[in-house]
Amino acid sequence: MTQKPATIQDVARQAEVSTATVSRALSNPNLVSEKTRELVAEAVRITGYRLNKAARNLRKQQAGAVLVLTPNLGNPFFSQILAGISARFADSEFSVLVADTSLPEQDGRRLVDYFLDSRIDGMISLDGGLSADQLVEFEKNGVADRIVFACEWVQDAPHPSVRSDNAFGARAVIRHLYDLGHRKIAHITGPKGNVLTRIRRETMLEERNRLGLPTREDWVIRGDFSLESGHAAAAKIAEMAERPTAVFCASDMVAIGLISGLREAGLSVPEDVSVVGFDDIEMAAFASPPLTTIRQDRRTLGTCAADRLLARLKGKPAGACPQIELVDVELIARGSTAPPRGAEVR
Amino acid sequence: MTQKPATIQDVARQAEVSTATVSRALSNPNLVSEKTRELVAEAVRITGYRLNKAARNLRKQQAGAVLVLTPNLGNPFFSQILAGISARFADSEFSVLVADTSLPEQDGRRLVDYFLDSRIDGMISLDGGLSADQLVEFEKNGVADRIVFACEWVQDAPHPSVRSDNAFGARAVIRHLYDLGHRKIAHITGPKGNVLTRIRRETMLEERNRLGLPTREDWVIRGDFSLESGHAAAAKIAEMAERPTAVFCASDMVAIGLISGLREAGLSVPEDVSVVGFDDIEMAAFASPPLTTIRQDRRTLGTCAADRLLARLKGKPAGACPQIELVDVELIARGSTAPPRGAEVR
DNA sequence: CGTAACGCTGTAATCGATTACATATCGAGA
DNA sequence: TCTCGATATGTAATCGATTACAGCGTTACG
Repeated sequence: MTQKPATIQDVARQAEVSTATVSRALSNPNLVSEKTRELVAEAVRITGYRLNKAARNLRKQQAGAVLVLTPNLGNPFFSQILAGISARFADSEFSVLVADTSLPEQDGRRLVDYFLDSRIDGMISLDGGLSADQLVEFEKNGVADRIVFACEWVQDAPHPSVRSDNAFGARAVIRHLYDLGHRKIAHITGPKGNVLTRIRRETMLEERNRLGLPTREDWVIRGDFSLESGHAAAAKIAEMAERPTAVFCASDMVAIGLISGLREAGLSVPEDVSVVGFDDIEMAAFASPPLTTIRQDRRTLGTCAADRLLARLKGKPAGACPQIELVDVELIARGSTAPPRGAEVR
Repeated sequence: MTQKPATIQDVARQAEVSTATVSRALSNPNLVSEKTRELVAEAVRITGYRLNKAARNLRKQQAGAVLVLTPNLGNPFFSQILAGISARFADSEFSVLVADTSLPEQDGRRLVDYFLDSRIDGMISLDGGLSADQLVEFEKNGVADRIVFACEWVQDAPHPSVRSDNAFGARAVIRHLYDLGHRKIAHITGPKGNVLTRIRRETMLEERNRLGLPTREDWVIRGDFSLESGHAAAAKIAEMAERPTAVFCASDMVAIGLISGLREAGLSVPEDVSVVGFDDIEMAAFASPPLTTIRQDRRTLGTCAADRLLARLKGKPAGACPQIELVDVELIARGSTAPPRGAEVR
């Protein structure tokens, strides 16, 4: 039953031509005559031949695979970007390989080894927290131009990146709350050092200033995108002397955690506090109350990044596309925001 | 800067030994003398040599990779199993490749081609819905014994599988509700044809009968594990003449969707209706109200399946392990369940 | 008619590792 | 001293594809 798989030699023998001709017939059909092409096709059918990718890759000096690097595979946010990437590569010649930077095993390993081992031809990183060492290694080994960032990115790095329009989103949130009549707006940030944390917080502060809103140090609370951090922040907010009337959370997870915590503290959303998230994860629409948030198109983030990388791998010059590609975001107003108590919509 | 990478030839030249010796020194150190080993190690350091996996794979007739097949990469449930799998393979010689069965591009392709192209050595499927055709192809090509199922599985297929103790979970839910005093218990199922749908529903029916609880056809509502399906079911339940006092949902997503829908219909949880989920996704603890559910250890599901596959690939005979490995589940009682109105805990 | 160009095909080198087999050296035991 | 075995190393075949180069037949054109 289980025969040894047929090789190109077997096909050549069957078709009574040389292996070179078989190879050409399969990968460069216009180089061989109509008749031979059919002969070879028939031989392939008879033998059940399948090309051995390992052999081809060795000869062509490529790997036939790309790596998707995620900070945390278990996080649905990243996995949806991954889904987009995977979709784009599904009908390409590249396999999609995954690795998780949160794994301790990875620490000792240099990422560049994936390239040097000829296991991958390119990489999409969803992790903006790559160390400078890693980046230097990429540069030194000449693989830097086969790396694309998606969603997150590394400040001042030369790699192209596809990202959501975070600044637009953060501004839209503040405007939305302002328009509802909120003046006292708090923010729960993402994790320290994260580039998304930075841009969302800074844009929020800018916009708050621009609108002349009051600023208090303790209205910016450190979080880390997680449910727990939102939950923890609720306690702090509940016991504030001067409590904000609205909270802009750096992610939907934070917002949902926050709402859960606020409820435990006896505060209701949106009556006592309005809450806005970021991401529009699937759950957002089904939270109680449904969450006002910024919709990020995760799948598009993935497919765009994949397109970028594909273009590079197909030999497009590095400068052919703009270095930064912004994907539009959109404010989705739902039930978790309302005018503050005692205020009319202006 | 970007040199051609060093090959084993370069190392041999540098160390003034043959390539055979270098190869042995690296992959079978006890075959060479202490002195040569050091010589080679030094030469490797000087040349910056890295083994070319494509070449090794070709020679050793293996692929150095495994495929994880998921029904939907974007689904956090699957991505966490993937995270477990990835963790286990991180320090192995195998790369982890992913593919999504929901992609239309996959339809035309035979999965077995991944094996025949020598792109993978083994596969973990999270999808219990593989077609009989696919399975026959695996069998025909002698790769059937390098496939492991995780979470879902195919009925009557010979492949080992790692799964949660779904029956225990379903029974625990019914008991929990029964103990609280519920007698009228509804169920929202998973998608048609899914093996998890079947086992959870059937066990629930069995247990309901065993306890002598009333059964009504319309208390079993078709769902599909999604938020939307839970939300849609809420409307049906709200308008039932004889309304159940508790609902067992086939997944947490369904439960959260249901709660959101019930609230819109003016019913509150758990006062009017108790709701139980299945999975214990992260969000469950932060839902409003916090969700009573069955905790499935997704990461363990992944790591166990990975261990299984690794054992196979390392040459362990197929019969060495039990064919089905059950992972324990646990009922987590939270705020979404309570005694029905007007009842005391018995 | 000569020759250049073109189309098609085959021969053999090549990618970079592993490993079967051969060989050399050394020590132990008869 | 001779032989046998163990240990260490080298030579060269091998994995299965791609492709540079050469060869051959046919056509076109001056």
